[in-house]
Amino acid sequence: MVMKKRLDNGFSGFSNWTVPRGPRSLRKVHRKKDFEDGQICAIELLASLAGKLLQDGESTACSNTSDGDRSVIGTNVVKEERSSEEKAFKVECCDGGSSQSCDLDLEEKTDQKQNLNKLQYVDNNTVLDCTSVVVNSNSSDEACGDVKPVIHKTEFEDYRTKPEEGSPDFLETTNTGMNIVDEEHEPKGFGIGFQKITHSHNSKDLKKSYGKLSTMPNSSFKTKLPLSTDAIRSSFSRYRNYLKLASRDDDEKFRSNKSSIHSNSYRPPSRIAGRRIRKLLNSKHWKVAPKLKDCEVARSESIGEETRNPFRKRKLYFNSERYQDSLYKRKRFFDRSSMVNSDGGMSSESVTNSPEKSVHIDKSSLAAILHGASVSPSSGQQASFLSKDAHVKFSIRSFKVPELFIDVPENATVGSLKKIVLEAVTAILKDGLHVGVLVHGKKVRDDNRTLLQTGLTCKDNLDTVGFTLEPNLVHNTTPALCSEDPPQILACEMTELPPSSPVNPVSSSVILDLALPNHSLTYSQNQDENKHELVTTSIDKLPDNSLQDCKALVPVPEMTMEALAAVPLNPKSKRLEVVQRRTRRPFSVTEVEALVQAVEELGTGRWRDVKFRAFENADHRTYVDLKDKWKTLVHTARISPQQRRGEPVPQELLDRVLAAHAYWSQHQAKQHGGKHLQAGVVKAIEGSSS
DNA sequence: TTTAGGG
DNA sequence: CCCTAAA
Repeated sequence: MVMKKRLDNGFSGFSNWTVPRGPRSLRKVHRKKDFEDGQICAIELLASLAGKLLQDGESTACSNTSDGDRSVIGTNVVKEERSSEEKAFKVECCDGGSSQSCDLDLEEKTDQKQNLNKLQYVDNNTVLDCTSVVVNSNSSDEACGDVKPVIHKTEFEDYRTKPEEGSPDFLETTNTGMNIVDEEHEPKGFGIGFQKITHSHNSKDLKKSYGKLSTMPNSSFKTKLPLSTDAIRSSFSRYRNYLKLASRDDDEKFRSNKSSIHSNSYRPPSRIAGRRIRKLLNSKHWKVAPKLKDCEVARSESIGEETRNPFRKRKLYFNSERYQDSLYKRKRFFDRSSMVNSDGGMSSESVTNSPEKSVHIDKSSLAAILHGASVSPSSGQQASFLSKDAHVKFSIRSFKVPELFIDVPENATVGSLKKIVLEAVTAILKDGLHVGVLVHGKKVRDDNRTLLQTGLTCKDNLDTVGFTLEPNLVHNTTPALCSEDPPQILACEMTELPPSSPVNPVSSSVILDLALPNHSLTYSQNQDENKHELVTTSIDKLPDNSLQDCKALVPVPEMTMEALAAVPLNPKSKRLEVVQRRTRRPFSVTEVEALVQAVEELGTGRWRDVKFRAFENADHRTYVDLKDKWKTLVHTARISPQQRRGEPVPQELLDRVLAAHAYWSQHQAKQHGGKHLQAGVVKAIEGSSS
């Protein structure tokens, strides 16, 4: 259904990828290699220490409430298993390096968490109350979730952040985080792009920052702009882009910039590792897995008629592999959904652009809605380089609670269902939440990066910012999922109980989506915001529409599932990383021109050569990208100008595209001399245009 | 790794 | 832009 709609738009599904989808690439994952074992251990230790502290601190409150209930539902055996599982998981997680922030966050939040927990336990009459309370306080802890937290934008001169004076929380938490980071990571040093943000006036740090800063952009500049030297002059924003890009991909890009070796070297070797993991991720069984509608099935059944086929769902969600399957599918499903949304009237590029992982951020599942983003009037983007008091204001409308999986017996009462849901929610919250930051749907993991570096300085960019709430992974987890099944059953389920098994045949899974009440919504004056708003509300207010409902489900990272699942999953699956899609970088006209030029000369079958000829220093353009771009160019050239989207490509270029494409289709890439052929192409062009 | 093509 | 089969 969803797909159909897209296919109807006249593009034969061709440019679908333009719309962001689920995160699938592991390209960035290799960054974790940067961490030495020693450091990892240190972090790990810290994390577990903090975890332990927290645990101890909570033990009273926890045992009062949860434990009591737990005994009814689960068993100690299960608990044990889970927690050990959890530990194992944590290790891997830390090992990942990319999840540093999780662990750090854990620390810095310990105190607040405890308070929050108390809060919860004092007043957990209703899920929503409980939730909203926690979310609010939590987000203010993070200095970005308050109604109008103001963060001083970083200053270009010294690259440090000045926290708003009025927000001690921010200062405090950040400080903690930073200290940890410094202790653990500074000695080794991060690569380029990890400028320190320190509140303590540590001259060492500053010097380092200066050094990195001054070398980084410059060196990358020279090499990064092969096509258009005037690009540097042309606009500050472009400068900023490059700055951003250079720092975004950290050492990877930088490294490749520096190397002048062509073949094979521009792609970091670690991609191989990523590839392997990716293969794991996308291995065949996804494809034979249940169809998308499982989502709907599960939902509809769970909401209204959980009586129907309990086993099916059971199978779906409690077999680790299948479980992942459906998760994956669901993710994709959501992605599609959001596309429909964009098709259905959202024109803003930034909106369409905010995607996937960001499925969280964007309309469908949306973790957070931003509004009122603004920059101080006097300083435009350019000025922000010089101005000392450029601010970036974030304001978050609401957070949505991450997806919950709940397993209840069919004969459970509504009351008990409520209770269970409450417990599940409480469990998540108790474990602590993180706030994730997404830019263009890409998760920004480097907590040390400044807003400036991240590109969050002007309003346009702010449109693409999102925040997510993510359950904390590192904790000793709770019986998040309170199953009232007897323990043996859980055990059975783990071992792939056949559907016909007599054991407790009435248990079924319920997937619930909890939307926070939008009580605190303020009025938005900004149009873009209104768009966001529209979407959310429409989703929130149409809970009965199954499609909408599905969209409202918030796909959560695999790890979350681990935390929430009542059943230990396959250890292998713990390795699953939160994959991120590359950020979309539309080709500029300049780039298109270079591409056309190169293809005219080299033909359409030599993308690697094209890459080196025209995009050698644009490391974010792979030959596959170029090939794809050519594909779309040809397509674009063939459709009517009205149907074209994005930055308009000059007709002249499109003509050249068609001509070259025609030429090279005929002369099936007989590689003679480039020059010669180019002449041929040019001739052909002239012929066609006259 | 690169190419080619589907999604 | 992602993924993959083939080359």
